[in-house]
Amino acid sequence: MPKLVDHEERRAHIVDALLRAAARDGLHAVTMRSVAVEADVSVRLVQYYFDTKERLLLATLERLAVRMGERVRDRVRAAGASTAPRDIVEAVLLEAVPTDEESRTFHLVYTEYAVLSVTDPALGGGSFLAGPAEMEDLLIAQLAAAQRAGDADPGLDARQEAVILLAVSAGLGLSVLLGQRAAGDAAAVLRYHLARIFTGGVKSGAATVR
Amino acid sequence: MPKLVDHEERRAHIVDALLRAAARDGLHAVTMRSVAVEADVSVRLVQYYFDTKERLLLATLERLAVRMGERVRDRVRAAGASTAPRDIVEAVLLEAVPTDEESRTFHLVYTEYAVLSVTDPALGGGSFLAGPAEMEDLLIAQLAAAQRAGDADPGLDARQEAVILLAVSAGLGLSVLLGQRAAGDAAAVLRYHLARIFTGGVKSGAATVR
DNA sequence: CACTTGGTGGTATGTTTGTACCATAAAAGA
DNA sequence: TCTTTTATGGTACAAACATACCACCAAGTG
Repeated sequence: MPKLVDHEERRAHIVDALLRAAARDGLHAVTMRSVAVEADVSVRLVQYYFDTKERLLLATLERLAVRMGERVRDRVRAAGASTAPRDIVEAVLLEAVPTDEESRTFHLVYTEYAVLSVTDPALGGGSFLAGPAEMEDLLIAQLAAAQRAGDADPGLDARQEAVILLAVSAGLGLSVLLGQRAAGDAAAVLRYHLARIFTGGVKSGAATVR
Repeated sequence: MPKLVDHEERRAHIVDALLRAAARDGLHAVTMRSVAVEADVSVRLVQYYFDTKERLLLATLERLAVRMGERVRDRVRAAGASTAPRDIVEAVLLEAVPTDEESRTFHLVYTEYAVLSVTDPALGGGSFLAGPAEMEDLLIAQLAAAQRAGDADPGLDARQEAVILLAVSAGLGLSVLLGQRAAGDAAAVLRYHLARIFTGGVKSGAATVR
């Protein structure tokens, strides 16, 4: 046999091609052929590594879910120099606002999958429920911590505020994807909202709008 | 000729069939055949009234946009007994949270179109930019009015608050569509958020969560 | 009564899709 | 060296799709 290829590497290569194709033409327009062309391999190879289209789509969704987790954790760690709840919350929520092209591709395809999962029973197997629920718990914990530390209004309902934060983040991210708003504006609005929750002074570098 | 049919009625009938099919199977799975079956007419008739599939999809999108406007106006008028900004804002924003099946169908297909419009150049012709911009202006006006009347914290930035309200509304609505949250919970969270903006006492019937 | 025209059904056609099948080069194991 | 595997390309095929085409029926119009 030729070169005893690393299967995982090949699979990742093909999945990335699917992500690019889906971001460009839409997830609905993705075909075995278009993925093969994008990955610069033969259609037969796509079949070889994923067998069926459904499995390819499922594998890509799985990869998206994994990378979403990584992205959020990376953000937390990057802002981790300061363990202030406010900075952690801001970092996590800003992840949903796509800035660079890579981020945009990622979130667009993720959103396409999310919407698709509503009608397609093969998808939606909890992949879109685990993430947000986890995020909600994280936000509640951070808000509660900030309240105990006196950095957030103690009169707030941490759970409802967390749900609101998640919704604002998702809503702003979606509006950016739809081209209704610039990423910078969305980020500014998000920081404005955080400033109304966290009473503590501004610690991070970026100004808090105005 | 048979009975000299009302064209607009027939077109509406077929468009409604498309909406049902799209809500059930997904917009990507909609075909001339499936629409014809759902509308209980022959494929030829769908061709006759819409010529091509692209035009059918476009006509449906147009109808969605029109009905979205009607829905919001209806809400405003329904809550119009009280012209209090708070009630108007609440009514408008609650529209994005699907409760009954009809509302769910509508918002699901609307969302599918919105996501589709990102990658499909034939769509997205401003249809998804006009609505939100208009809404934003309405919200800004209502917030400013409430501030002048002393019913809202005068220290708030009306524009940024309006953007946040829109994002919360869209984000909550999306989470309900994705099955992450019950419609009732989403509505409760929205009212909780409004209670933090409008200082005035509760006027409408529904309690303001706690 | 002839005949044009609006409404409808059925069917044919060319294209695209996912997938199955056949072949083969080349490394690894005996 | 002979024979399995592993990895790959090419092609074939049935299904589904959008759309074009043909036929027909019935209601108005002259």
